[in-house]
Amino acid sequence: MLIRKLDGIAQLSDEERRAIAQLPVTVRPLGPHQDIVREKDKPSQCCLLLDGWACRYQILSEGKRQIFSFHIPGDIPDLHSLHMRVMDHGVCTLSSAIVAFVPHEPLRDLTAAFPGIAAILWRDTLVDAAIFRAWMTGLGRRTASEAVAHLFCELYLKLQAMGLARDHAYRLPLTQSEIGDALGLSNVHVNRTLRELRGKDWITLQGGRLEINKWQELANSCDFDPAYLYLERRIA
Amino acid sequence: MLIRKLDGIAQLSDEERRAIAQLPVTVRPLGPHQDIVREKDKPSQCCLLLDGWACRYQILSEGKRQIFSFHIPGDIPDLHSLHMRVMDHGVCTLSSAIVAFVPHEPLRDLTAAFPGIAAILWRDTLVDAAIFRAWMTGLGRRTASEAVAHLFCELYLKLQAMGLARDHAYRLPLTQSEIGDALGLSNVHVNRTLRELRGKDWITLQGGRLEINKWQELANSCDFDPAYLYLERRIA
DNA sequence: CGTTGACTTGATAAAGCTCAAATTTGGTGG
DNA sequence: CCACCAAATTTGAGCTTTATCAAGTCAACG
Repeated sequence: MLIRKLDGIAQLSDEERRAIAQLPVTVRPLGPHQDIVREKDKPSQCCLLLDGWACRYQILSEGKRQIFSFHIPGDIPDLHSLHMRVMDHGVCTLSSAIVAFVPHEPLRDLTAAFPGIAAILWRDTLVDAAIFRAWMTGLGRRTASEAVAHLFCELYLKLQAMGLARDHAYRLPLTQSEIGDALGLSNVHVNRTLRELRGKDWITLQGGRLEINKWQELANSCDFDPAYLYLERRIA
Repeated sequence: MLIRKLDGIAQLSDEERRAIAQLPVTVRPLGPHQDIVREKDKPSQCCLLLDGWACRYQILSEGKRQIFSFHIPGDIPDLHSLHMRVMDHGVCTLSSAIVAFVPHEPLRDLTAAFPGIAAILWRDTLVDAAIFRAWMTGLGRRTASEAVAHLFCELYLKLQAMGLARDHAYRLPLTQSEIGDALGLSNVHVNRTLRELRGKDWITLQGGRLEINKWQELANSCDFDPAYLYLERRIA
């Protein structure tokens, strides 16, 4: 299956490739804003995003929401559930999406049989954690416009690495409220921040399509350093 | 060595125990506020904290600092370096500390030979990521006093699980600036927040010792739900 | 063509920052 | 034991950033 798409990260032996291809998967199309896993669930499978966007989030009292990450095709947003029984957060689609479910059992067997595959998947969850850290500094130490700029840069590189974006432009199926919930801002303030970035002509954003007109300026303004995405291998 | 301390998380076979005990380690005492690994380093070893506190952090332009996590004895703050070549952040001591260094090579061999050990270590990095997520909601969606309360509750449970705290009290070798850098607050505002918590007599904090007088009130005020620490196994 | 959800704008308030100046504390050398 | 120093804590005042509340616009869609 398309799972090998993700495993272009490192070199796989033929045997490993074969073992992965034999994993039982269930492919399912989903509508937008549909839950894939909910907080407190005890899932028995992981999901590989084949198409569309998803996010991980948590709802707090008073209806506040924190979004932890955005996910694009090739990601396995709940890979961690392989070793953690209960979800501390939910996963839901943002756009309509196509998802492949892989049961935990065979996946665990696979990692036990092939330490190389285990290392790749482990590494994937570590990159995840590195992105969390980058978001933490955004939430804690960056101004609103720096945080938005940083997010846009990050998403571009992730999409580009998967061959889903080029020329500094991409489809961005996020509402301003969703951006706010990710960056710890109100939807109103996100709106003003976007206006500011548009005003400087650094970006063009309309109809769910983002174009970064001044990559250098945008990246410099927020000290964007792509090292934390650990994309080196994918480029190769 | 004391590495098995950490591996009380799950049941180990004798063989696994033996293999762990044979890992080559170098134990070293360190003074307070000393770097263990720096951002952009390419370490060839991991460090296990045997005694004292450490933290992971990143410095941004203009001297701002974001602290990502606090670490206590039993933690391996840079375990992720096993699968990521270059550090995207630094690790330093907070108090004076004792650290055991374990080279990557034999550790990698160990995980390849014992998938069970690999799973435990992997899981450890996943709990780490879960704590990052909890901090993200603190940074993004909680008020200053909620965030401080949440941090104090988290640290108590982590310390208690390692047998380093009881009766809702513990040594807290952090300055107010360090707390601020962790929670995205200025040192001044941390100070006022602490005053507020002291005023309600929820906590007593002096001379580096924290006592939580009203656990229920403190935990409720910040919606503290310890599930994300995944401590179940350790209790057993 | 009316409804809905997203976006936009304005006005006001709150949370938290910065700067600056005490005050306290913990150590250190005499 | 005391004087002294540096670091940490505490307090005050004014200022920014961002939140909140309230309208109003716009576009998509049945």
